[in-house]
Amino acid sequence: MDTRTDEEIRGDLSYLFDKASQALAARMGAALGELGMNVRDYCVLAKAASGERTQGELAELALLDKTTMVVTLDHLEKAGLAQRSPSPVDRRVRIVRTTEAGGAAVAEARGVIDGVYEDVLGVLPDEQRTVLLDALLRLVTHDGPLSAVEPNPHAPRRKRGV
Amino acid sequence: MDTRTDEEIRGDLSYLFDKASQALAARMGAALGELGMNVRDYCVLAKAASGERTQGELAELALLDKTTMVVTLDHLEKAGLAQRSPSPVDRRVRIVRTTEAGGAAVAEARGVIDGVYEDVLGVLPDEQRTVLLDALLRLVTHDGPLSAVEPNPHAPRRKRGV
DNA sequence: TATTGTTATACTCTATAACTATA
DNA sequence: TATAGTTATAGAGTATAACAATA
Repeated sequence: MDTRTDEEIRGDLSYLFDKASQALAARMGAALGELGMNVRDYCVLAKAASGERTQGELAELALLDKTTMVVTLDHLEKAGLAQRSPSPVDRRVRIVRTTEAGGAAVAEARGVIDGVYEDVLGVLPDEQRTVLLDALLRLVTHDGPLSAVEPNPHAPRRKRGV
Repeated sequence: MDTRTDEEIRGDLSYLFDKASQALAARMGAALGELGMNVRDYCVLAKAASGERTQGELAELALLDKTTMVVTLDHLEKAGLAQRSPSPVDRRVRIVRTTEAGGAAVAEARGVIDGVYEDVLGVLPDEQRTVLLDALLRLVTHDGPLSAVEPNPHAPRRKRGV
């Protein structure tokens, strides 16, 4: 494992964020996995449940490539959580709707997710918890130092500028 | 982009951690890229610089698969930053040493990394900054709620239990 | 027989390109 | 000609399996 002292780890901001992100993703994945979903499925399904969207609109909302959206919806459809139906006004377009089971799954998943967040943040005293979230928000939003997705020329191939 | 309000984003812990982790990784990658390194190269090189290790020991320290270590060291050797030499006591084993250029690169990279961290955390008031790091450390280390790497049965294939 | 490091290869994820059907 | 969605495929990353040299 990690043989470093707390002092050393405290100075390794990359590690702190990576570990927090990965461990939380693992917990989320495990929790949603119980419901037969992964995190991406949930993101898409929750957005689909919030109103009628086309596949393309959903892809844009969820910051997914349209080909990734195809795979995701194939999965959600096979699981009986969502349905695609042709738009009556433009026969190229597919409208995505959540099924009854899908709507229930979103609600259930939201409960599970809130439980995980509470579980994680619950170990912090109230004030520390507030400051943590304030600080993260400050770093990550607007013109914070971690807001920009500056494309790095050496980085692996990912989705182009969103 | 993200059309959500700050309020909504504040409630999305996964997003906050993922974004922080990814954006910081992008900044780190860009900064280290200037020096011809990626983050993994730096991690391995820094550990190699801290003492003589075999390839296997380095892999364990850096939590990398031994086959990934081969690729990493191939790169570092080609860049003239590290060297492999056979151990005099066990001819199966390769000792990894940093070259003079490699040692300098580690020192330079450390400066660059400290600069990035300072740049990021510098936007926070001193006390908020302290609380943020304390809270992250609490979550991520020891028996914190984000310390465990519980293998998730639905997760994609990654390195086995480390 | 077990272990270190290497090579070959398979698997996952996600994007680009080509295609179908509409507009 | 342009667009929504699909399919086929390629690229990047990282793992497992087979292997060579050595213990």
